[in-house]
Amino acid sequence: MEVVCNLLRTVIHATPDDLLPVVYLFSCCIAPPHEGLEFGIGESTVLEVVADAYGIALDRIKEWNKKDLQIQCAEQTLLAALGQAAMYNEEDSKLPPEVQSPLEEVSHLIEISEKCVIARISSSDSFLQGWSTMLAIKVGHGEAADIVKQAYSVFPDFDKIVSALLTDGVWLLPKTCKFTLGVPVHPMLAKPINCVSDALTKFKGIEITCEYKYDGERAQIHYLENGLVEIYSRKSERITGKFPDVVAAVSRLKKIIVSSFVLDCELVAYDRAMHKILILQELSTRARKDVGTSDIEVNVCIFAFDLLYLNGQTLLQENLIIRREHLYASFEEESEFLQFATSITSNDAEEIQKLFDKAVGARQSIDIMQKKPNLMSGSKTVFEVKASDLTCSSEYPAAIGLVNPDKLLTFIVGGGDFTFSIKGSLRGARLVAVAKMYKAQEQRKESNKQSNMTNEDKDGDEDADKGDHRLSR
DNA sequence: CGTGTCTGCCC
DNA sequence: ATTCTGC
DNA sequence: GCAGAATGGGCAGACACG
Repeated sequence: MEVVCNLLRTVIHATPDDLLPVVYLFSCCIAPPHEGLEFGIGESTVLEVVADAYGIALDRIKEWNKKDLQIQCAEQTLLAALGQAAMYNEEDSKLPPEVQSPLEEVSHLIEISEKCVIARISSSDSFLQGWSTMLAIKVGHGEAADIVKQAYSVFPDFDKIVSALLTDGVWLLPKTCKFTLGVPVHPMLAKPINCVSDALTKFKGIEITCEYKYDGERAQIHYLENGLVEIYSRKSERITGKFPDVVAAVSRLKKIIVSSFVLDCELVAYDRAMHKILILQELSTRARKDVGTSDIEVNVCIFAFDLLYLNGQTLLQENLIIRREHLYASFEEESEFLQFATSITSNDAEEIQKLFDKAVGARQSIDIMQKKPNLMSGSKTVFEVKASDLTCSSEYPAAIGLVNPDKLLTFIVGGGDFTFSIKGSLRGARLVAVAKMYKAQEQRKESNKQSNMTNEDKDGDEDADKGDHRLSR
């Protein structure tokens, strides 16, 4: 942290023009996520560089890496960077005169090196920590760090943030970098929790709201005043080109009074002939670039669950219940094209249980997908809980107002489909939470059964034992 | 022009 | 996406 | 409790190679 702060200070002081690139490098990216620019440097390249720098055959490195001498990401990049630095010092200690700054020096290094590597020193979050802490130190105020983080979560664009910080300072950041239609905000993510009763305990006495968590692709749809539509993924990638049908659907199904919006939803593969939801696998086979409406083979249904912006006004400061009301008022539902996520708001355990059971029951209408062992590996995660109180720190920051004064919470019950093959092994896992819930119940039943008949079952049916406890195998 | 490799992103 | 670990 | 790092399956797209 200190090192990062010092580095940033030094850069600001010595070579301010390098600040933006440095910021991007520290964030493991080279542009805002929605602009779709990538490094294109992965493990294989890094290993090549390591092999090159240390004079070891690439095959051997790869062999080692597969077996006992696993070099992890951080070590790989470090090794590569050190190796390159060593080579650089030996062979090219002199810099051409036109090199003015450390960043240019790095560029030069990359140019003279056959393979280049960008050491991933830290993740974007760490960077934000360092950057905001540095600011906090600079202005002698802890609030500064949070301001920067908040700004980034609603406006993830370092170009603007860095220049705004340099020109107008941190205190004006909420004004200079605020939510903008067309720029994706950081999505609200679900958090796992152990079981229904845990959730009820946690939110004791508080009215909670529960909804299905559909298994598809998260999408944040921006509809601009001029009718332009942009769709962003969970990681804020621009995926508009993959879903021309979704663009058409939201344009058609928004109500006439709606001139702009940001819709948070799950895009789920849907078979309109069979009237059923398809597994995620189907969705992922869709082409991703420049898809034409006539090219589409896998249709999708939009399951809408939140509205973040409406008719020129942000709704980020409203609580979820209000946002939902706006959502319901702003779109026409059309079965198999755009539906609102099934939800209830209640503090009654039985009612919640009912919704949960319904979600479990929904598996009947859903297709089978291929085994996903990792989903069944014995975790006790049952529900996904998404609560503004719990999650404001990692989702929408508290400061932009998602902590609800009236304590209304989003409580996402995992719902949806998984299914059993005829033989009885778990074949699909559409909604992880439900599958796991079911699994946990099975296990509980099984262990009860076993403890009840420990004595008779002396010869130990090992197959049944393993099969029942680890559906993944 | 197919095939295999690599990368990044979806979950 | 899940899981583990260290703070 | 939270953040970070490591982990898995599967896919399209970009690219190099023969």
